[in-house]
Amino acid sequence: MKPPAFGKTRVRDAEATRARILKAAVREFARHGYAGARGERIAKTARSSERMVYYYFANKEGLFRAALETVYASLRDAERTVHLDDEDPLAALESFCRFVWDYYLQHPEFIGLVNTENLQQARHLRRSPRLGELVSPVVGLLAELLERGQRAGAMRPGVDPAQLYVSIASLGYFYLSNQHTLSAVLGRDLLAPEHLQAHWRSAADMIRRYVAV
Amino acid sequence: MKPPAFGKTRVRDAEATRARILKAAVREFARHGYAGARGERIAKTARSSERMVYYYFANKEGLFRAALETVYASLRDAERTVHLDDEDPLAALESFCRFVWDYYLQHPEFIGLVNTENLQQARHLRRSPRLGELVSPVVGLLAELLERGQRAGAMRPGVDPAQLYVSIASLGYFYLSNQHTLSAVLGRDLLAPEHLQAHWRSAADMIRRYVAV
Amino acid sequence: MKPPAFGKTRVRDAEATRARILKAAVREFARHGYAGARGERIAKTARSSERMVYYYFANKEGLFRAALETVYASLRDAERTVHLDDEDPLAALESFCRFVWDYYLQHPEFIGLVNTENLQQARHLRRSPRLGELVSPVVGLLAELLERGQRAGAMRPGVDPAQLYVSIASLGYFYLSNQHTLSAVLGRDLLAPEHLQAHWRSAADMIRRYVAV
Amino acid sequence: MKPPAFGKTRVRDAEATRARILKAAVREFARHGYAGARGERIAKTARSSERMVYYYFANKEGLFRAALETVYASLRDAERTVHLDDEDPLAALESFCRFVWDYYLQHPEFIGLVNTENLQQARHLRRSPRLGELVSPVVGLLAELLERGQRAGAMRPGVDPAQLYVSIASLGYFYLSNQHTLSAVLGRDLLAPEHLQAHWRSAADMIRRYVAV
DNA sequence: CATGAATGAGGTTTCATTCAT
DNA sequence: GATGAATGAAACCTCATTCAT
Repeated sequence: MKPPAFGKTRVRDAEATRARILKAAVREFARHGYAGARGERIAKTARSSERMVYYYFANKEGLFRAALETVYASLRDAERTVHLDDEDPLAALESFCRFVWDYYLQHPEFIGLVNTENLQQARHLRRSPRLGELVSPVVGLLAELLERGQRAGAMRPGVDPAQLYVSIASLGYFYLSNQHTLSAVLGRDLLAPEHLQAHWRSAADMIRRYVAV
Repeated sequence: MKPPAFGKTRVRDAEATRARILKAAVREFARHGYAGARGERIAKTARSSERMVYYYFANKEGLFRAALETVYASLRDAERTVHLDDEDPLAALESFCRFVWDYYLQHPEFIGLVNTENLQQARHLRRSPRLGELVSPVVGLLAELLERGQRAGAMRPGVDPAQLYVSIASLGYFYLSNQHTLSAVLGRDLLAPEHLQAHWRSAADMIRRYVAV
Repeated sequence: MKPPAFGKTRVRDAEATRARILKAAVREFARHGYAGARGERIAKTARSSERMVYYYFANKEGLFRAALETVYASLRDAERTVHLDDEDPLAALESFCRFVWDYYLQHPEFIGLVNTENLQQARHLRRSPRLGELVSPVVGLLAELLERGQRAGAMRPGVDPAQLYVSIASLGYFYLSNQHTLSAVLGRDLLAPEHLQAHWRSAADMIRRYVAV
Repeated sequence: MKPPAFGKTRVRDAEATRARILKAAVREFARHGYAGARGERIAKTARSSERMVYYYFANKEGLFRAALETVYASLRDAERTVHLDDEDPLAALESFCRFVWDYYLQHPEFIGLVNTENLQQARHLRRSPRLGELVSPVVGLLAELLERGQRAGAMRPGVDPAQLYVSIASLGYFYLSNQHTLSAVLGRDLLAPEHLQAHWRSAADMIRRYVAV
């Protein structure tokens, strides 16, 4: 785990500990909510001590803030890799949908933390101006895509890019965030590959039909 | 069930007290999550005592279970009033969307509790077979509607009613459940009437386009 | 269960309820100690309500007092049936030992309650003058027996009857009262018939050798 | 085990605090039984806080377990000092009786805790295999003593050492454990020196007569 | 950089008991 | 005579946090 010991090796150890704690915190907050998260569990998961948590993050609040920033930063980094320009517009839109939904699927801790933050009325997010830049780039890309699709005669005018982004998010996020109650109520395991596939397909279809001419 | 009320009737105190506690619990759990909910706050809101909470509901777990059942029962009762047969199919579909979204809008505690239950992986719901009957009636109605719409030449075939239901729910639930983070990120107040209206309109439009021929 | 309904029948019901509660209380206090005894459990065992417990016995203290008096009264009643005069003195002594030990064996609740009372430094017993008459009769009988045995040349002089009584009690009571820790420590089940028999036999032997010439 | 004490050594506070709590717990459980024991009282007696009790012993159960182990360990340590070989056999037996009875007399908390453990059917003891070694050494010593006494022509054959040990324990334990009810019933203070002496003397006599030829 | 010991405040739950009819 | 509803007080226990090295 540790890099070979030459020069300022110990410095990296400190950051590694901090990183392990942060990762454990993301997981813990996502799984148990803010009040349900336990410092002890975080320390243990991080193979560190509760004392270290306070050493690096001052208090629970600070730890949560850091955890929230982490998951948003990860999303932002992922979104920076999105490119929608070199394809047929409708195909580009569909691949964007898949990107968003795959991201949710592979980052359940994002959903957990965002739900927790919403329970708290986005208390932290509202105060964190750095996070304001979050969605804008992607909404911008969608706007360009819509325009390009229109010019190509493949998409209709009048679609609001922000609204489209929220709709795409809705169809993926809700399905995963509420998978447990929905599974119970519908009597099927929503994460089973066949159901997941079916949902992705019809959701993509819905988005396509919404913007297509 | 209740004895006839005569004189200075205090007879119904028991049920009234229980009901006040339950209502307060729904609100508290919805606002603060399971772990964050405080017995003291519930007691105070219910103008009762913490002791009474345990008298009627045994423990926090029991109280949560009761609260969850309450909100699901309310939804079920509301859904029982839905009728989709006496209208033009597409109009009926739209009015169903409005019903669902209005319900979410007017019952934020439903969203709060359901999110909390999902955080716990639907632990309670899975064990409560009474709640299994929940969505089915509405999904059935949607199936009938789709068939009718098809026969009338207004709707296309091949739409899965359960999937349609989940999509309708997604578009309303996510918008409200995540209103705080979205508002922060998009830089607008999503609950402002104009934005809400715009969202409802485009979401209904999306649903309509999805099923229309 | 109820006597045939003629005349003042309900009166008996009341006493029957009281009796059931008392019996349940004896059992509960014996098993769980004073502080560990639960009104709820007593009520349930007695097929009555907690409210009735207070109705008949005022409070926990009163209930314990009544329970303690009950078990001592039962012992007293049993001891009243003891007769040591129509036998060979040493045989009479042995049969007295068996009486005492059988009583303990068949009334574990006596041991439980007496231990509990001792934990409380005999708080109740000391204030209950009615119970003073308890052992005296039996000690008196033992005194007579010793005298008779002496006259018959079968027993030695100089044995204090009270002390003899305490010794007989010790050998039976301790074995049963401490059966669980002793069983654990000695690695055998002290209540198994063979061990019980062996203990009774050697204890009786010890008593016999103590008084024999 | 402990780090060297230098300067204003507070280093050993941990163990000292733990020890004070444990001592207070032994006393409290012995006096009030398991359910009657109060955390607050233990904390105060230990000049510590209730919080510390949980810090060191996790919960009431853990504290009781530790307390029980403590008193058994003390008895074991005391029993390790017993030597029965350098004396006239009958005198050695008598001095062993005195050792046992003195121990009970000087350790009332042993009796209190053991009674409490028996009320719980030796729940803890049964699971604690470490305590299995408890009596064996002493029973072994008694066996040797009996053999030696036999060879010397002072003791009769056929006495079971374990049974002898239990009898010796009985005569001392019961007298002290039940001193309060016995005092009330017999109308004398059993702890008064003259009565205690008389009991010790006649009990020792009983044991002697039991094994002597 | 790291850690073991300590703790105030408050959370959930239980218990014996009383109120009001 | 009997009962359902209600409750104050205190019990056990947990949590986030700080002290002292």
